[in-house]
Amino acid sequence: MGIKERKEREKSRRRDQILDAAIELTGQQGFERTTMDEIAEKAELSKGTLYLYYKDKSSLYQAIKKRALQSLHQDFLTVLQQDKPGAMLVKEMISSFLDMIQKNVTFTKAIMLYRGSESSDSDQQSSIAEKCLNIENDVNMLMVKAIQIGVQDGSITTKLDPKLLALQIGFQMRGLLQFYILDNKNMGVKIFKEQKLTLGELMDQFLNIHLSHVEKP
Amino acid sequence: MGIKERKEREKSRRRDQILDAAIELTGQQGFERTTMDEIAEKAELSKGTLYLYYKDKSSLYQAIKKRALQSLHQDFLTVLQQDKPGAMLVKEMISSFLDMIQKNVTFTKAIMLYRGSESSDSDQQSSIAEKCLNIENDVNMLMVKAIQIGVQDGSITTKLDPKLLALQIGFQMRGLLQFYILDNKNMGVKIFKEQKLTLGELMDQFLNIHLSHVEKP
DNA sequence: CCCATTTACTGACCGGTAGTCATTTACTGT
DNA sequence: ACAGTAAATGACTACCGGTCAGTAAATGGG
Repeated sequence: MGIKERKEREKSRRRDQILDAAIELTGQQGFERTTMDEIAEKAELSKGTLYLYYKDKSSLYQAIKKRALQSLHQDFLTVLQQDKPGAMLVKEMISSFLDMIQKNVTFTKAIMLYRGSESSDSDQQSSIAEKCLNIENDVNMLMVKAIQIGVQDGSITTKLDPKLLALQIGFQMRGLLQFYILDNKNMGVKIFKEQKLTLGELMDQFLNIHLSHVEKP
Repeated sequence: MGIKERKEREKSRRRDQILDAAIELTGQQGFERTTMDEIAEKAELSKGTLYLYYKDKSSLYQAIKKRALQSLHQDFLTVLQQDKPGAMLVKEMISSFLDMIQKNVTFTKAIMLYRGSESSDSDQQSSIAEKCLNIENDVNMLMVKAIQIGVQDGSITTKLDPKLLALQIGFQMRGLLQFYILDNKNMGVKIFKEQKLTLGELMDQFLNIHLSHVEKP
């Protein structure tokens, strides 16, 4: 009997339904300004039901982050499956990343999220936050993989351990992301304008330096 | 008559008094978990008074950020006043930064703050957030200055415009900061352990690559 | 088809917190 | 001493995250 399975599907559909509503509202008005009541209404459910599917508001936000990270992970995976030089793969990964943050503000903000819940429940195991961490590590691993390929095929020359290089690229991505989120009032944007530079070109410069680094003569 | 001045002093003392209380409590229990009532009690004032000095809770948090940025600005200024090669100045700035985030968690978290208030008041002009932005730009300018010195004295070789290089170093700093704040559960920390590396050494590697970059032969 | 049991859902309610404002208190100049 | 002003207060409101007793729907056995 497939009832169990159907129930399971319906349950997961509800979860998505809630998440979709949350993402849409969050995108319009930001996370803090979005209330659980609003999300419930949008999802055509009562507030109580939301709490059957997500432990609390923070969990719901984490779920958005998780979805964003999964999307990124998928993009990276697609890039990695191509048969191209490693350096190219790394650059395309960065491009995917830039695409995402430019197209999807909600995801971008969600990724920046600092885990608010202070692990009060010690017995609580594989929470959504946990899964986010895992995906984040997976994403990082894909970057490492691309670098390793590049080192092997000679398209990348670096003194650094691939893991460390990936870490540094990750730092740069995070920094860039934060920059992008902040109001376009600050000096950075002015620099971009006066130098007629795009984020993509900036990251390209960054990668050129790091991926083809050679010893000082 | 010095009464005006004294009043002014007292007013500014009150502001500091509130800010001090907020910083201390925030350091202990985090910003979200700290209530205005608690801050008021700590500052030995009533809650209403808090709102005479800070528009809302978000403003108060911005004020913490402002103080953190001012502290950083001061550090950078001190570094810059030394008579040393530019490359050294840059490295010492980064050191100051690392010192700060390792010694003062509250400041660190505050700097990461994304402006929550959605500029609902259009007439509101030089808000604290505005000032933060200015200081941030000033800090960035000091970095640019150090790089320019380095380019002049030959201790820094780069194809990049000093402003762009400063921007990239700023990205890296932000990325590092975010990394530092997040739980030490993730892969990054593992990498640090297995490579027996400190944050300082990592940043040093980064700077070595960027400050002494030469063309591919 | 009926009824008992489980499962899913609801929305009134609660506790707590950010922010307000009429009132009180302290201070100042005359 | 007193009027006028500035500063401080804390009871109060509005709102929101989270709960839970109660309701409805689905299921499955007889």
